[in-house]
Amino acid sequence: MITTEVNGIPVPTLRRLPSYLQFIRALAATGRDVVSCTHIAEHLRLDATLVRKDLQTTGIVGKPKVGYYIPALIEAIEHLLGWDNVTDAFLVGAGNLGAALMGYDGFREHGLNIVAAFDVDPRKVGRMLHDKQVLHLDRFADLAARMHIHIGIITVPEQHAQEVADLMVLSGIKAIWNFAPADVHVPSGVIVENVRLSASLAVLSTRLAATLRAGQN
Amino acid sequence: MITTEVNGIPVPTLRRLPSYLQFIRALAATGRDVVSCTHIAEHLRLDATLVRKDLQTTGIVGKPKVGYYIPALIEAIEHLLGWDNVTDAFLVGAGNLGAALMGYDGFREHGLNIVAAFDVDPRKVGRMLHDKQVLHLDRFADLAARMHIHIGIITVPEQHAQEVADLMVLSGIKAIWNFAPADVHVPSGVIVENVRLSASLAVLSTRLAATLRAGQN
DNA sequence: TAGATTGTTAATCGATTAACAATC
DNA sequence: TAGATTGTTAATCGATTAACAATC
Repeated sequence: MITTEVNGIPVPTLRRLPSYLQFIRALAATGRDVVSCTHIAEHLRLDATLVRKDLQTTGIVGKPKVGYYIPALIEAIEHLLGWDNVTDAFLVGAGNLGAALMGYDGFREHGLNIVAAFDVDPRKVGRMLHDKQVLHLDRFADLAARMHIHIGIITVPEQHAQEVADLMVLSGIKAIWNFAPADVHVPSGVIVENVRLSASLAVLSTRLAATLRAGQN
Repeated sequence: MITTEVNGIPVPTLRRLPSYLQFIRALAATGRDVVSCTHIAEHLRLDATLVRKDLQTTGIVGKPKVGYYIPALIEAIEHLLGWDNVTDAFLVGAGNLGAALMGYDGFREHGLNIVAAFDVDPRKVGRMLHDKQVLHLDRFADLAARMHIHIGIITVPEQHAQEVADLMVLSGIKAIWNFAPADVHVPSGVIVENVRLSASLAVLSTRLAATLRAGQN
């Protein structure tokens, strides 16, 4: 029921690749042109064999004793993730969270370009958000179809998340990045990626409780 | 190297518990007082046995043919996650993302209360953010110690994440929830939970590419 | 009672780690 | 050359799923 592989790449691998990419991009910026698994693994506190296996999914081969050629590695990871082409996206919910995502330039380096924000609040519609217009939600379907938008980002309050998701599906959106603290349901064929902050917080809270308890002994 | 269990609870279980909690809280609000694993599993599209095993970690026992008593289940999950007590937290970075987190009331139901925001930008310091003051970062260490704050939330740009983390560690913070798109390093004994949006986006991008490719055939 | 659901043990599956030959 | 690192296969580990008796 849960997809464990995408395109033959295990999901855990897929989730680690951006960390590798970030690190080797930083290395590239310092002028280095080769890197070993050992080096990456140390920085990210992972097992070197795990890194090697992950990198193998990109098809890149390294040189024994030397490592991997950084420019080729960057290109291969970007290509595997589809980040070598920037895809346009629409965002719904022009609140603080929406504004934060609109204002983050780094997404361009992750293949994502948020081209417009939508809202129903008349105080927000018509304003500019980080050089992008805030449009009324009524215009979503028409514009999404005309501009061939495939990615929708949900940053509305919990109670409106499902209706926004429904609108996105009707408008031909193929992938939804959901930041609302509610699971949204969509027909099969449409992808949903839920950003579950509560899952992250659960790990944090429980770890903290465990260390505080240990500290008192 | 990676912790797979916290307090004897596997991390994957820990990450699913908030979803269960959200669902059964919603059921409780409709007046229901029992729920079966089958019912939870269907809603969240998980295997019923998996849900049963996860719920067993809370220590709650169900009744065959009936299910679990909802109020006891809610209490047990909240207790396990430490969400039955609200913990105060400080946030650093009063930008849009910081404002979004400050304004989200739902954290109170997740055991988290952000009591103040800090920044170095003179245009932000002194202002109010969702009824909480924005203070100068210089005051972080002193106030954290005096108020016995254990949780720090980082919502500053990438390039300042590590220095903020260092300050938090020096100030006695025991757990850092890091929203900056950069891994921060801390001494052992301090917990870091990184919210890696790029990991989530990697899964979304790759799935989308796979379905678009499939659609063209 | 009959049947749905729990609790529990065993089987499977997949991800991570260990071992080691090949090689630059 | 010697030693570090790759690529690859095998072993381990842990998480999920299947099977099934107990029970309300």
